[in-house]
Formats: sequence, structure tokens, C-alpha cells
Amino acid sequence: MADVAAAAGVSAMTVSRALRRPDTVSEEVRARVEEASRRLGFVPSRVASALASARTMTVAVLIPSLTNAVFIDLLAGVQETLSPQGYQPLVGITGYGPEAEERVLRTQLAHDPDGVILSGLDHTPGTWDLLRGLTIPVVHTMDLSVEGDLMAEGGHGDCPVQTVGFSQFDAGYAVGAHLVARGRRRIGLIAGQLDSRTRQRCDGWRQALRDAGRHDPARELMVPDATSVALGAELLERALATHPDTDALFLCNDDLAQGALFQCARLGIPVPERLAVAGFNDLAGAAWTVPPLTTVATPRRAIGVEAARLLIAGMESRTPQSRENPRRVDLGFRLMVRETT
Amino acid sequence: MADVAAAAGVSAMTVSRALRRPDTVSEEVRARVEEASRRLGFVPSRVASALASARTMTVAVLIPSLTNAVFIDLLAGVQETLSPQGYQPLVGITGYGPEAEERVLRTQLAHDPDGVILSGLDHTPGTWDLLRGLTIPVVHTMDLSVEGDLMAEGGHGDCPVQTVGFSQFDAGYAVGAHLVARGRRRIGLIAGQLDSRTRQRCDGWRQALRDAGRHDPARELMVPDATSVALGAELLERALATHPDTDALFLCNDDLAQGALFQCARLGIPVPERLAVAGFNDLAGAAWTVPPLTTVATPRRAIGVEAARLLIAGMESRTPQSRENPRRVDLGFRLMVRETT
DNA sequence: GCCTCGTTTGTTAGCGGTAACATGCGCATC
DNA sequence: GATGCGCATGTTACCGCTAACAAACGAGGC
Repeated sequence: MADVAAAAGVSAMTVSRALRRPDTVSEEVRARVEEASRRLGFVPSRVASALASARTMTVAVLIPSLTNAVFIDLLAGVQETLSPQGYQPLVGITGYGPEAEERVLRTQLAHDPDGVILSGLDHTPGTWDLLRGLTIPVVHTMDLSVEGDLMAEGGHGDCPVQTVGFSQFDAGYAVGAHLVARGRRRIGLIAGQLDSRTRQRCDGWRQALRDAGRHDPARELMVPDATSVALGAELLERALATHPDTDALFLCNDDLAQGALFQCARLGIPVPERLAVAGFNDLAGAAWTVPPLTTVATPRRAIGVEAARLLIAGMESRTPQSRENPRRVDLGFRLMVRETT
Repeated sequence: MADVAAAAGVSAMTVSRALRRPDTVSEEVRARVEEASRRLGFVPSRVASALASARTMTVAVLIPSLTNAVFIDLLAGVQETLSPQGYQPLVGITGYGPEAEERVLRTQLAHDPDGVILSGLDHTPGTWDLLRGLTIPVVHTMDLSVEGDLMAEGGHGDCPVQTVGFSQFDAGYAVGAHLVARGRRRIGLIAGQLDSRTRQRCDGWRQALRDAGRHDPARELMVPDATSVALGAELLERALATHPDTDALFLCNDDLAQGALFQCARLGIPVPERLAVAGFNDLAGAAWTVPPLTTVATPRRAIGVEAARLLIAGMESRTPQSRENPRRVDLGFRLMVRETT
């Protein structure tokens, strides 16, 4: 920067100003600085800038996994919103464990991000302590804070939170109600990856079935393994082995549902005639399976975009809104009724 | 840090040493510093550390897209290898364009990463200039440099490169040869997302067909759109409309192939009896389609892991190996013969 | 012509660590 | 008992940029 300053015949400070806030220097100086800067191939060090200005222009983004398309879409939304504003996402992978999340968050915080985006509200007490102590904005995604009573559930105690997501419970309820409305009577559930969001979906589904008087706990098949097409195929067989008369199944994620559909095709089970199948998330291809899959479209990318927007607002205003102005943005979901039900 | 130093009764320098290289201080001082550090909740600022030591402990990772599972797997491999060593990946999305890549690289470099991982070898001259000027290690992935003659192709001129990948050409050739070996005579090609890797695969396939005297350029259907299940379904129909007698198809990515399979099921086209179908990448679920998809398993995650390893070696040794010791790591591929062929 | 004000540029002093060198100490050596 | 050496710790001087304040300058008002 000193070299550029010398070449442009100004002070280093003026170079800094000319490049960061061109409107604060004279037109003529700006041109000279830009020319010299380009000629010398000057690239300002963001590290030094960060140290001097206390703004790193980075945002910590914690997601459970890279192999789950849901969080990739979330990340894509975040990334495409942050990038144009000059922010660099720092991706952290928590592997679905609140403890690992706390660890990852700690290491991310050492990088002094200007903001934090988390997945879910299922954090350790230690994480909540960390968050409470932060002076940077924090947004929680994919889930919604409990309305009206922040102290009650979810463990976030007296920490006002900013959430962007949708009601996993309601979405699960919608699927259950839909299967009931289709006249199905022996409705089963298959779930993997039992994180808190999955459990809420299952809770919703369960409630819908209870409300209709059709809930049978024995038809719930829940395993902790990560979801996959292979697992869906396997669990379908297992579910039908124990309850061959099942006439509808809710699979808590589309990859499970796709695997189940494949297995049905293989076993010659007519869908939806003998068995109705519903998935969740409306992942790529769900509209193209044979038959096309009924599922719930979740606004993952939009959640990422909105979370990033809220965060940027908080970071630019320098008054973390999570403090005095907690928000709760419900982006909803859509039941996509296709042919498997 | 000064506070911790005071609390522990030592100098700031000793605190720094005690935390970063515990073996360089006495056992007793280390314990005191750790206790004080924990008690005060001290988290060293990586930004300051980076400025003082000229090491940011970050690595720029440039990939074309977040929505392509191939690069997500690559990223996952990179991430899981870098993280334990304390490195933080800085993800940059190039959108498949060499120009965008150059832009993204420039902004990433402003963060002073300690290393760079790129996808492919298809870079702009400006990118090559940038890379040549770097003193940090750089690894190119998913493709291999031209053996023996670094000056010749690929545009990287006199810049010795470190590559980790497999031969896209050979993999495409293997598919072509396989379809030929299966006795197919009217073999078509469907490709989307025409980046340089896809084109090399197509080149390999084409060569295999030429070698067998069965190449018919009219049966190539190449579109620039991003690949997807939907696109695969659509292009299958288009290909069959113009060449109804096609008896084998190579779809350059598994999502296209899955879409094609769905569409075949819908149209009542028996696979593989009337039409053989081969995909590429062995994406999740390929083994579970109906019938299971013949495809090429590519070592994407392993490429990420190996690239990160090479990079770490270069970063720790402080002598960028890309200079005096260019390497070319071929991790190969595997033709997964299943039932669609 | 002098004063005030706004605009543009310069000066100073860090941001929070770490490299490099300096110091002090205990111990083996002669 | 003096000398030298190695190890543990301290001191100094930055890393490259920017916040905050100071100064210089021209324009407009009285």
C-alpha cells in the first residue's frame, strides 16, 4: 500500500480511502490511486484490514453435513446472498451432534466472524453461553423458535433468538393429515437421521394420526442411521415384513422415499394402489420418480437467503438485532401432492 | 492475551508459546497459563495471529457449483482432511465459468489463504498468471495434467502444476468400449453441463466408438444446461424422437441417467433389452434404480482427501512443491457394470 | 479582509498477536 | 571456581491496514 501511495503521490491513508470508499476522495486522486493500484497489482490484505477495523467480512455458517442436499441448498442460499456483499462464508460441519457443533463454533469464533448462521435450535448449554456472550448477530435456521415463550422449550433459555425456517411439526402434521384424508387406515412411519427436526416432523405426523384415531406406534420404524436411497429400500422391506398390511408410509426424507419406491417396483407392490408413499423435502427428482412422489417442498434455499439478509442487516447496523429485536421468520412449506398418494 | 499473561504471572509472549507450542515452555508455566486462559475465556485472535505470522490457516477451495454432488463430495473430502489439521476451507463458487473463477480466485486471494485447491485445469490466462505469481501451494483436481508435456495443452503453459484426479477421457472411453462389447450398434450420447471434463468424457466415448467403427455423430445430443433428473427425462425423449432405433445411450452424468431411466419406465421401454443405459459418477442411489444403473464410479472424495494432503505437505514444508516437484496423482475410476447394460 | 465551515488529505497510534533476538539461569566441564 | 552451553522466558519491533484526530485549503458570509 505504501508503494501504491508513493506511485500515486499520496499517503497510504488516502490509498485506503480511495479503494474502500471512493466517494470520500477527490475524483482526480481516486483515478491516480486506481491506476497505480492496478499497475502494481495491489491486492489489499483483508487480514490487516480485519485487524485494524475489527471486521473480518466473514460469516460462520454451521451445518450438520455436506452430504445432505437440504443443507447444501441452505448453504447455497446463504452463499449467493453473502458473496455479492463481500462477505465470505466460513463453512463448519457439525455432523448432527450438538457437542460437535459447540466445538466447531468455538473454532469458527476464533476467526472473528462478523456473524453466525446456525442450523436448528438444538444446541448445548455451552453453545447458548457462547452465543449469549457474542456481540455479533446470530441467526438460527430450519426451525422456528417457540412463539411467545422464548424461555420455555428448546433450551435457549433467556437468550432471545432470531430464527428463519418453517414449522417441522406442522409439515409432518400435513403429511399425516393428507394420508388420512386419502382414506388410508394402516399408516406407517419410516425415519432415519433422528435429529431434532426429524423428530418434530414425526411428532407432527403422529399428532395428525392421533387426531384421526389412526395412530399405531408399532408401525413406526425409526433408526439413527443417515438417510439414503439404500436405507429407504432396506427399511421398506423391514416395515412390510413386520406389518404387511400397511397401506401408507411416510418416509421422513425423500431419499428414503425414493429408495422405498425403487424397492416397491422391485417387489411388484403397486404404488399408490396398495401402498401410498409420501416423502419429505421435495429433493431433486422427486417429481420424476415413477410414479411421481408426493412430498413436502421446503424452502431451504429461501431460508438461506433470508437468514443471510437478516444477518447482513444486523452486521451493517452494528446493533445486533438478535438482542432487542428477536425475529421469527416463517417461510412455510408446501405439500406437493403427486401420484404416490 | 495481556490479561492472561498478567493472571499467569508471565509475559504475553510466553502465553502465546504456551498455547501454540506447549512443548517449548516449562510444565509449570504451561499449566498456569492454561488455567488462566480457561478461566478468562481467552480465545486467541486468528486474525492477529495471521497478520503477525503470515499464516492464515485458511485454504481457498474453488468449485463450480454447490448443487452438483460431485463437487460436494470433493469438498467433503477436502474439509474432513483440512479440519483436523486446523485449516479452515474458504469455499468459492465459480459457476463453471473460467472468467468467474478468475474473479472468485482474486477475491479469495485477498484473504491470504495458505493454499489453493482448484477444480479442473480449464483456467483463463489471467488465472494462470495469478497462480504463477503465488508462493503458496496450489492443487488442481478432478482432472490430470497432460503427462510428460506440461507446456502443450490445457493452457497452463510453463506453469508446473500439481494435479489429483483421473482421466476423464479414459473413463469415457471405458463406457464406450463397454457398450460396444455388449454388442450394441446404434449407440447415442447425451450430455449436459458442457464443461471441459464433460467434453473429455465425450471425447473418450467417441474414440471408443470410432475404434469400433460404430460412431455416428448424429446420435450425439449435447446441451449446455445444468444436468438434472428432469433434463435426463426430457433429453431421452428427444433423442429417441430423432433416432428411435438407438439401442444404447451414454448419459454423461448419473442424474441424467436416472431421469432417462424414469422416462423409459414411463414410456414402457425395456431396459436393457431394447435400450442399454450407462451413466457417470455413481451418484447416491445409482445401485438402487430399477434396474440398477451401470455407471462409472469416480473417486471424488478421495480426490479431495489427497488434494488436501498434498496441499498440507506443501504448506507445512514452506517449499511449495508445485514449483520444483510437480505431481500428478491418478486415482483412477471403476466401471460399475450393473443391469442397465 | 477576517472568520467559519466543509471538504480533502495527512499524521499518529494502535488492532492482537508473533519472529527474532536478548537475557538470565542452572548445570556440566575443565 | 571460572567458562560455556542449552533451555526457559522476556523485550523489541514489527505484520498491513484503518480509526480518530489534525491540518490545510477553498468557498461563502458578514
